[in-house]
Amino acid sequence: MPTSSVDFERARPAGGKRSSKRDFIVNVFLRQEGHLSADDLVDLIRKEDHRISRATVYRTLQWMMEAGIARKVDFGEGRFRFEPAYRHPRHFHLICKSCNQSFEFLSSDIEALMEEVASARNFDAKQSVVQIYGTCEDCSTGRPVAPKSGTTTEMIFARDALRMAIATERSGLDFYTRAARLTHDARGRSIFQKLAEEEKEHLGTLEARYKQLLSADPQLESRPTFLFFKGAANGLFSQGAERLSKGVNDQQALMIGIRCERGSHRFFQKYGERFEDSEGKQIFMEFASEEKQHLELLIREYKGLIARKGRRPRKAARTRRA
Amino acid sequence: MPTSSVDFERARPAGGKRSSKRDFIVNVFLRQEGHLSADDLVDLIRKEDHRISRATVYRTLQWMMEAGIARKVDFGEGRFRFEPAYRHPRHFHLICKSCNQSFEFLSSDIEALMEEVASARNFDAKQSVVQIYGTCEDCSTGRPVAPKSGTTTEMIFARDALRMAIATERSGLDFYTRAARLTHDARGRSIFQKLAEEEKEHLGTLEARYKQLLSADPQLESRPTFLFFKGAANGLFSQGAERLSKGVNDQQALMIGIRCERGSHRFFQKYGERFEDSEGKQIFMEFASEEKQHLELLIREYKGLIARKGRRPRKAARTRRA
DNA sequence: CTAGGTGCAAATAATTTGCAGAGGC
DNA sequence: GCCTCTGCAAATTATTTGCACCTAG
Repeated sequence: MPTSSVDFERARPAGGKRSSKRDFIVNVFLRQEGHLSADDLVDLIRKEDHRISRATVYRTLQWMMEAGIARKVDFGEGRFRFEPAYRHPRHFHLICKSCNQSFEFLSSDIEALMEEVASARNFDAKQSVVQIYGTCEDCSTGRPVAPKSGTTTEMIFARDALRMAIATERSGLDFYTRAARLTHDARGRSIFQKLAEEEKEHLGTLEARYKQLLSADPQLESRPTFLFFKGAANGLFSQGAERLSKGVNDQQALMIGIRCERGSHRFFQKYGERFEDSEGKQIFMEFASEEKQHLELLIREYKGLIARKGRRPRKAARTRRA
Repeated sequence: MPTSSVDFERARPAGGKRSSKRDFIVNVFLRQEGHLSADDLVDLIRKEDHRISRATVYRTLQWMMEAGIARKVDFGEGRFRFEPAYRHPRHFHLICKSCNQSFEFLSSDIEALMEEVASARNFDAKQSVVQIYGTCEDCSTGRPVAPKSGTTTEMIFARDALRMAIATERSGLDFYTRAARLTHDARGRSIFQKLAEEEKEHLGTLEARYKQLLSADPQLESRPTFLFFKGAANGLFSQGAERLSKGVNDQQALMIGIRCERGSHRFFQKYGERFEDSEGKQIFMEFASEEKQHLELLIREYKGLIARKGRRPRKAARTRRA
């Protein structure tokens, strides 16, 4: 399941340069799964054609990086390794010091915390590295080097995007259901009911899609998690939910909803962008746009509410700070 | 404020090898603040004594690592840098690509999440690297290379240990106060009251200590945060607090308290160990032992409760919910 | 024909090592 | 005097470059 060369040819990013044995090197590189060092790649290539010089391989790796096909990674070995970058979002690594395999993962929560740290120092973060060194399961349970797939495929991105979307959707559904129950204003309540209805519907769609994905590859579910999230699903709505349960008026509820939808939209937008044009991106973006619609609905309703309740000097105004 | 050579002489870790100009190199290294490359160190040393060869510097760095004085760090520049390790816990880095300065931080939350990821993959994590690359405040606001201290001193460790301890103490105080209010059983309630009392007292001690620390160096408070925490302070008690507010009986309350104290104790124990023999360690360890006492108190009380209520098939416990 | 692409060998760069001499205990 | 430390120069490793040649458009 590595990205096939055909796949790649079609979508070749890269600037307008020639092709020749560069193509060959690129193909060998993409056929592989792990994180190759330049030397590993030279060896692989020499197996099939020993007329290719080390310099060309280095130059081609350079070119692949510019073209967005490869990405340099540094596992502290004193030399660099390269991983496929095409349709592969930046991610973090677990690195086994015993068998030298590495495993990829992403955690939206870790990323969020890193952003907080950077902003606490007014540091403009461009990119980040998270590496966990240790011993992998296979190595610690005895068995030496198992030839498992270390590469995360698109199927897994899609699976994890769906999982995250589903969890968030559930949490949103919960939220709106509770909001509807707790909102006294009829109009406000009906908005929440409508939103809950839509969340439920979308949730159904997502779950169907998840099942469909699994049916395409029954082993998919048991493959290790790539994208970890906690705050994503829970955090977005949880502050809102907490305040709701203390009882709020319709205006406050709408405001809370707006905040949640906006957060959710931004969140999925951001992850969608990260996943380039893989199927994972589709899911994130679709989700983001759904959230955006909700957001707009809420904003419209909020404006309506303000207009109706107008500039009457009612005390509720002070709730504006919520 | 760098660890002085005297300081270091006294506590010299290192195995029983000779000293000579090695001492000189070590001293020059420890005098510096930032993260030096081998070459930086050679340059610095040659300023004072140009009879020292590059090889010796490399060999001495090697020795310093074995002795626990230095630690190798890799900022992806194609060469290594070295940072002081003596009384310096492992930490994470913000790395400015523009001025090459680096800033240290630690985040208990990020660490906790990394542990979760590792354990989800049955990966035995030994150590981890977190690096945030970007542009530092000074560089993005125009002014070029400011010669600020990149090194985190013991004062800051102590400050942050205290901050974390205080936050946790507050959260514990809250928790026990609420627990006392919600516990119907007189004995259980008095336990919680006692614990709350102790938390309050210890909180006072900690706050006094914090003030004292600040008075020793008024600028200390404004220096950037080294140790970030959120879950540490809130998380430990929050699940407990949530359950409490739904109403619990004395036994359940005790159980929750036990869980919280145990978590808290382990947490501070762990961070204490990380901070070697700096003042930060003292604070963490002291805190850990306070928590341990509470824990033991709770366990004793729990056992007493069980013994008293014994094997009566009491239903009363359940009906207690408010 | 011409801009790149390619091979080979030499150049860099960071770090390590062999070996003979120096120094501490 | 033994064992380790040092200096120096040569070796090693990963990566880059100069230069002449080759190849596709």
